[in-house]
Amino acid sequence: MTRTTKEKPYHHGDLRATLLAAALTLAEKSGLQGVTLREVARQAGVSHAAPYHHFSDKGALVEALAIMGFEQLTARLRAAVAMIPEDSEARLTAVGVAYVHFALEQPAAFRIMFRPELRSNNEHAVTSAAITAAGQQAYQVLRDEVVSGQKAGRIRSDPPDVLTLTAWSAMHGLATLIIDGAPSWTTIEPGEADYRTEVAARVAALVIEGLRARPE
Amino acid sequence: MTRTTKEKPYHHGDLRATLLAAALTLAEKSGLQGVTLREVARQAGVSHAAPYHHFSDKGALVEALAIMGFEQLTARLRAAVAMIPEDSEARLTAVGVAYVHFALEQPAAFRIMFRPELRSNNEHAVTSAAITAAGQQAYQVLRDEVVSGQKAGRIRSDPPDVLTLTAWSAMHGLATLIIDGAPSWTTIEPGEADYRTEVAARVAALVIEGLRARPE
DNA sequence: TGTACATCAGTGAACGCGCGTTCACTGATGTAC
DNA sequence: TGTACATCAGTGAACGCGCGTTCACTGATGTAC
Repeated sequence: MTRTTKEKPYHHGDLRATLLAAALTLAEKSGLQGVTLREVARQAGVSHAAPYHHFSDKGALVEALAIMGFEQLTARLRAAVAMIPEDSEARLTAVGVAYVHFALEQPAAFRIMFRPELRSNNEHAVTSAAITAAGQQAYQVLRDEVVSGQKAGRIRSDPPDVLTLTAWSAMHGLATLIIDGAPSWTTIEPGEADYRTEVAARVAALVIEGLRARPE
Repeated sequence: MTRTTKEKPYHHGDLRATLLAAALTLAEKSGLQGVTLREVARQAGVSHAAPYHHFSDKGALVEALAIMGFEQLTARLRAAVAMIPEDSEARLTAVGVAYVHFALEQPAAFRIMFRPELRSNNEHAVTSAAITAAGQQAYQVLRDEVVSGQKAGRIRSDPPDVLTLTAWSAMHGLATLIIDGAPSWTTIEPGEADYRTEVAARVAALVIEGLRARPE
């Protein structure tokens, strides 16, 4: 029994989840350097020492965010795959577009996932085994599609990791550049509301063109 | 006359350049959050108030680093182009490889160039017109090659900016992923000393394959 | 050539600030008998 | 069912720290006459 009606088993309920959500909101709103343990606690309406009952230190909280992010990304990529059962190439495109979408919708999470230095307290990059494993799962979704395309004779027979890394790089680069505002260099029209989706689809299509198996 | 033998026109000479160099070294060594005005001054062997005679604030120093970085990148890309006069596709590949090389050799500069939030004191991304202009110049080198390839009938006739952005994204993504250690997901052999150059060349080749004009 | 002055790069003390982390504590929840 | 106790989440004060920036200053260089 207990924890019947409410889902707050103890005192104030799952402060852990509240802290994570607050940290993400904060990162979205005030930038990554705005994410301090004290401010996170403040946003969660709790004293600044409370987080230490849920995370050993600040780095542990950020690491948890990165892992959550990769899990969500993996889910998004898998969902994209699941929606297009038949066409191998269309699935690859969909995965690429979904990747960029995720980054655009959750830029803060995306950045945290790929910035190892955020996890360390003051020193160099630290990527834990848990984060690597979470990232690998997302990578695997794309790689599976590449291999599947190869089996169907649609994708060239180079080493799958090279092909996957190529596609991954393109979509990752595009996402990163958009988030950081670099495409203002181009003369691409930012007119339409989702021109970025449009661009993502075109980039994905062009890259897949390069990965395609050719008759000759 | 004066400033004859030495190049130190005033007191200690060009402290400005010394500060910039110290900041870059510091970023390379201690990460981006290790770059503080006080530490930069310390490394330059000068009091912590001295930098204010050369930069209005910390953000101005970081901005100067970003501009310098883009200028170096542009020079590198142009040098790559200049070394291969004849073959349009080979030139494109060379630019892509040079891009990744630059990022691998100067990861700190590369990061500063593409992280607008580093320039603001505490708030959101700020990209000055000067940085945008510097970035645009580098972009233009790649774009020129794309257009040149189109004129030679080797590159498909899509809008040049879309093609350029595709190629740029792929190389930028690869560089970013390598710098941040993500390719540990793959099973690509990090055996050879310059396997990353090898990978960059293969990725560039695959992407250009997708941009190529096709007979049919 | 020499002196008086202006200019400007660098100094060192001081400011206010928010951070991460620790610590003894309080108070609520759950458990044993 | 009731009481005694253990557990554990959250509190608030305190620590030491390094930061960015300001300020009155010092001292060296360059300039005018």
